[in-house]
Amino acid sequence: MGGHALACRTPPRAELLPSHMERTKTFSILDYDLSATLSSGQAFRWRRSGEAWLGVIGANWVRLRQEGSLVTAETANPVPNWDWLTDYLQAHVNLNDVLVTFPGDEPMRAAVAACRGLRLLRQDPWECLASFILSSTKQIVQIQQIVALLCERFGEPIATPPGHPAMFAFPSAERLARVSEADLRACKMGFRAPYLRATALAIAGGQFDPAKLSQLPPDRARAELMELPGVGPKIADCVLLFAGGFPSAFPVDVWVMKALRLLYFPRRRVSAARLKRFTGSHFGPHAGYAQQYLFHYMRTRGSDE
DNA sequence: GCCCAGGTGAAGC
DNA sequence: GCTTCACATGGG
Repeated sequence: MGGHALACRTPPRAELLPSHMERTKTFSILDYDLSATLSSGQAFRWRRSGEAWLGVIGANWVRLRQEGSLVTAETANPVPNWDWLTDYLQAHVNLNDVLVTFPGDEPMRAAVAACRGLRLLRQDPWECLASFILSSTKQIVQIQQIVALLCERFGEPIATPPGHPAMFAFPSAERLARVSEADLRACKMGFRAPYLRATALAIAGGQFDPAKLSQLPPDRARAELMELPGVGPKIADCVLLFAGGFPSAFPVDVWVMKALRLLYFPRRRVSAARLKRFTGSHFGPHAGYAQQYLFHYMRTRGSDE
């Protein structure tokens, strides 16, 4: 499926644009469950809209739709190059190459059988870090609500297609560094407000650069993240995995802890420290991917989604 | 009312 | 090193 059938969607001034500038693009990706991926608590700016998903990547309004192995993207403005999107979706990853590295135990088999097609995204490090600072002891729907308020109040407005409501980019660290703690608290983030503000100040002041995270050795990257206020081992691992490109990072939250106890150590008292050691050795080179399968499997067991 | 949510930091042992 | 507790806020 190429661009020909989509030419009618080009805006009126298309004749002034290079022919490769399109508002829509269709990608063929095997083994990709878009809904599971966008709703699995990695990223917090996606909303279901009918059959599609609406979200923001960087300064781009994006609508994504999946039909079988075809994922179609629509943006507000014509796009010369879609690399930012395929990188975000990690469309080049062959899922089978990842799944074959998982341990062949019963819990992993069940998790993969239940949500095959679940993927890891590659997110912006600052947005990911800030979002997860806001995530502690919050349900995913509430994190989405806080992030939405933060973007509406402090993010730059971005282009939307005609008839669509205003949308905003995720606010920069420099912008949030200038927001008072009270105004942050007004976004319903509670005790997390001083953490977010202090981390934004550290980044704006040059003490930490999220963009350079992926260039550091894993241990160093994790240590630097944990220097930031409000960032402990779990949130550091989320940023390493979802934004830093560190595939062995293994965030352990209450759901993953439940999965480990229930599926791997039933009827045994195992300390949290021992479970952490288990996660570091048992799940292989793509441990973080395995973690996401366990997380999503636990969260969706018993429901249709 | 109660318990829980993609935790962290500080204080206590 | 470990465990316990406070921290805001909203959903079930």
